[in-house]
Parts: sequence; C-alpha cells; structure tokens
Amino acid sequence: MSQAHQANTAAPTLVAPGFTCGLDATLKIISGKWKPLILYFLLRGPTRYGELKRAVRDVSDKVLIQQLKELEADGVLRRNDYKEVPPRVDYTLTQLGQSLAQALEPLCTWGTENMAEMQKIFAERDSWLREKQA
Amino acid sequence: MSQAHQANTAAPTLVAPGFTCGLDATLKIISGKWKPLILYFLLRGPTRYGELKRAVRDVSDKVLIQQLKELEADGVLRRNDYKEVPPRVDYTLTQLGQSLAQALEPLCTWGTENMAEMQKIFAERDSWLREKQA
DNA sequence: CTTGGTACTTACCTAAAGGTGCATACTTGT
DNA sequence: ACAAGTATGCACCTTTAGGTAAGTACCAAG
Repeated sequence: MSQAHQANTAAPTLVAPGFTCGLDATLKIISGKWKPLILYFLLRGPTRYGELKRAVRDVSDKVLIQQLKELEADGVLRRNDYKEVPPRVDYTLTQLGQSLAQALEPLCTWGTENMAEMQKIFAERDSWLREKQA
Repeated sequence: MSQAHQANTAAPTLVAPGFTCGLDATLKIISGKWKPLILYFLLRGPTRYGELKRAVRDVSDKVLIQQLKELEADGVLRRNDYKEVPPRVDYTLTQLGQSLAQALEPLCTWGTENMAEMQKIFAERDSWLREKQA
C-alpha cells in the first residue's frame, strides 16, 4: 500500500502519467495575464510595440515587455529591431506562434458567442460569492 | 488610479473598444492554474471529486475546491451532491461548459503536436534567461 | 480502536506576478 | 528651449493566487 514515496522532484515528464495531455505544455506558454491577448493580436501581422501596448489595454510597460520576452524565449514570436534612431521595433509570430495563436481562436469565438451569457454570469457571480461568504 | 479618461456609459462593455474580442471574457473564466485542466478533464463525463483530484496532479484540496466553486459560479459546471453518508459528489459540465471545454481542445492538440519542440524550448529557455540576466 | 477513505473548511504563510514611477537617448514638433 | 513620442531598464512595492497543515463528520476495514 505504501506507494513508494516517489520523490516528486519536479520530474519534468511534461505529459503527466495518463491524463494531462498536451494542454499542460500549452498552458506553460500562454500563462501570463496578457499573453493570450498578445498572441491573438499578433495574428493581424507584425505589430510595433506601441500598437501592441495600445491594443492590450491597461497593461503596463514593464509587464508587456516582460511577457514579450518570455514569448520570444518560448519561440512563439520574434522581435525585430530596426535599429533606427527613434527606436523602431516590431513583433511577429513565428510559425509555431501562429499555430498557437490560431489554436486560441475557438476560445475567442466562444467568448464572443456567449458574451450575453457571460454578462449575466458576471453579474450573478457577485451576489453568489457574497451569499457564500456571508 | 482613476482612469477618468473614459466617462463612458457606466456599462462595462466587456469587449474593449475594438480589439479584445471575446477572448477577454473567456480568459476571465479559465484563468486559474488548474481550471483549463479541470474543464478539459470533465469532458470525459461526470467525475467524482477524488478522481478529479488524482487526475489534476499536484493540486491541493483548497485550490481544487475553490476553482470548482468558481467554475460552478461561472455556470460551466455543476456540482452533484448525492447526500450519501460517506460523502459522494461529482461534477459535470453544463452545456456552456462543454462548449468551452471543447474550445480548449485545439490548445491541447497544439501542445501534443509540438511537444518535442516544447521540450527543446523549455531547456533553451533557462540558458536564454541566464544570458540575458548576466 | 486506530487507520484510512469520503469531501470538504479554515487559518496562516509565501512566492511570484503584476503595477508604479523614474531614467535613458534620441528626434520631431511648437 | 521644452514637451512629447519612441522602446525599453530598473528599483520598489502591493496584491493575490496558490500551497500547507490542521480539523470535521461519518463509515468500513484491519
């Protein structure tokens, strides 16, 4: 019975025994408050930093830059520095990134299609939480 | 703090002006370390709490319960309490939840298909970060 | 009669994600 | 001359999501 205390030392088996499927791997990449938005937005094509920042509303410079770097390190996007004098930089999806961003589309669609439902739910959620907390 | 820029109609337009599409709404629901996994796993059908906990490896009771509650509040899953004496409870996707979970499949597929690439990348990432930090 | 399994709850704590604000180096517009 | 826009870097701070460890009520098995 005593299941040999498997040293659970973060053995990076990526695919956990049986269940987790590839979702795990994907989540490791898109987890970050703005990453999905960034990726999805980049589907529109090369985008300058400033555009991106204006598009992803309410993101701070620090975090935007940071997440862009991580996404770059993860090989889903590429940074293009034109080394011009007022800095000019833009970001593009790699092949990998494009397929990833496309995989996000159903989520976007779902959100759009259920927008109405969502609004109701987000309203109800408050009262629901309050009940439970009281 | 007061982003008084937009004195818009008090109605939170969910879809930010122009860009954000439904992805925003979706992200509000699936953001949570284990939520996508939970949803995706529930595609297999009604699942007891214990099963879920064993399936979603390394999640703690507190958080699992918590995320289940939130997902329930968000109307994507339903909790079934059989009110039996050793507690028996299971969780099922609602119609809404099912469509959401299905929208997650491409992500799962993507992760699976690019598993190899991911492994390389996760390895490289470390050295990449170290370089940049040094 | 102690242990284990069921499905939770609660109090407490920590790591990390994200936000704020300042600085940079250069150019264009007023 | 000075503000503004360009794309960042950095120090600092707050929030919070998530983890830990304990307890609950009940039953079955050893």
